Amino acid sequence: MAGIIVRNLSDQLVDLIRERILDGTVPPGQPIRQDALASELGVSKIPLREALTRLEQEGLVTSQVNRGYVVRSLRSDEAEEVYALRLKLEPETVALAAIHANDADRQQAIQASQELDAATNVHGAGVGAFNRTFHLALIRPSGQATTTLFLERLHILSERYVRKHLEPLGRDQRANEEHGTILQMWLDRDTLVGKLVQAHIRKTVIDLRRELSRQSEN
Amino acid sequence: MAGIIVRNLSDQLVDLIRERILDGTVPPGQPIRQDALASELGVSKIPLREALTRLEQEGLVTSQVNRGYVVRSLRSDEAEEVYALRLKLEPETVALAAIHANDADRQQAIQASQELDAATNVHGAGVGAFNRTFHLALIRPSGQATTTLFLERLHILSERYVRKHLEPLGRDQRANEEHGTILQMWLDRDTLVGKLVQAHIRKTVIDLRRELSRQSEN
DNA sequence: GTAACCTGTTTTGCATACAGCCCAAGTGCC
DNA sequence: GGCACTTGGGCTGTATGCAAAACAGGTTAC
Repeated sequence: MAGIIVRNLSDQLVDLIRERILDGTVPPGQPIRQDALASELGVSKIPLREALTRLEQEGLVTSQVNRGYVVRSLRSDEAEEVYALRLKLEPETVALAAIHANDADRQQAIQASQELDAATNVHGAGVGAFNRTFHLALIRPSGQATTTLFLERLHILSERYVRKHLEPLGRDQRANEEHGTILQMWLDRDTLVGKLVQAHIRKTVIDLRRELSRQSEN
Repeated sequence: MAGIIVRNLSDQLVDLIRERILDGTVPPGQPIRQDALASELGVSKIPLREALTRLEQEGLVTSQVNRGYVVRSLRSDEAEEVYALRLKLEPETVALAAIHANDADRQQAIQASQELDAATNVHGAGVGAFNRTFHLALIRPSGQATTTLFLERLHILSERYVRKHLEPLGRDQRANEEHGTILQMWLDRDTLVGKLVQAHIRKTVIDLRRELSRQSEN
């Protein structure tokens, strides 16, 4: 009963294209040519379009009738809103999850943390994905499915801002140190972990705000 | 510059099927046969599947690989979570929207309210859709796109519970009286409207909780 | 010079067609 | 009789092909 996950093409394409958008391979504002991308990936348009439909729901692309899909641009007001929402939802949910987590959940969180560490040290691509996996491992055991879904969306949305503005500064290194203490408190089922998460998010948003305003000066 | 809205088939199908699910035409637990439904609606599977993909994101259907889509069942814990989320997000957002609303927004809110009244009196189908439109008209001018999107999802999710458990009791009649005072305060840009919205949601969740527990006694 | 219009090309959106999976009823084997 | 196995029909998921919309470029009218 290990996770033998059967997924259809659309599912896989969602992850693939999402990563391309988040890591900047497909830059904001760029139209997505369906036939071209489909043949590049060796699939047809049908599953590709289903994947794009989902990415549109996630807020990474927009579509206009008969004009197709375009990678959404970054907007500082969106970043502000996303972080405001995370502040409203995430601390409480992480605390709840800490209480509810069973052994398997806890094991997953530990593993996600280790993988994130490893990825950060190598500093190859995909740190963001590991970061998301880690955070969600702290959230999902809350048992609040809808909240978890929303938070997953918010993490996806915030990732482009972090990658663009904070990763280049090596800020994620510091963030990872915080992750360690958060995980520890979470494993201790200490509900004060919520405060820590709150502080973690607040720091990020402050750093981000500084970078965004710095940039808009230009 | 009137809203000449061009929509593709998938878009229209989303609304159509959503209504069918919300009004119970397609009951929870029922599998959705793609070929059958497509030919019934006079379209092919392609746009239908894209519509179902979106409805899955909305939480109205689930899919399993090679086993297709099934209308999601109602769960009282989902209802609790959805209303908890609405309480966290909606009052504040409505108050913000009251401040930010321009004349067009205000006109839309008034119109949505009138249409809701009319629909309630006739008490034909689709009261729920008008109810949703009204509430969203009070939310959207907040300028918080992501929050608005989340709240729209939450309204869609909560609708089935309201329709199943509260509408039969004529409870929506009372709710509509509250809508009038909410709209008035909103138009007055009185941020205390948030408190009213909060009370409105709380009442609903209390009524709903009573009905749900009453039913689980059986 | 500019604006409206035409025309070929690109691209989307959808219908049709088909391969493969799932499930249930039947079949053989013990 | 009960259990593994097979086989057929139904359904999903994907590829291919086509109609129609959008775009770009040049051309004409003013």
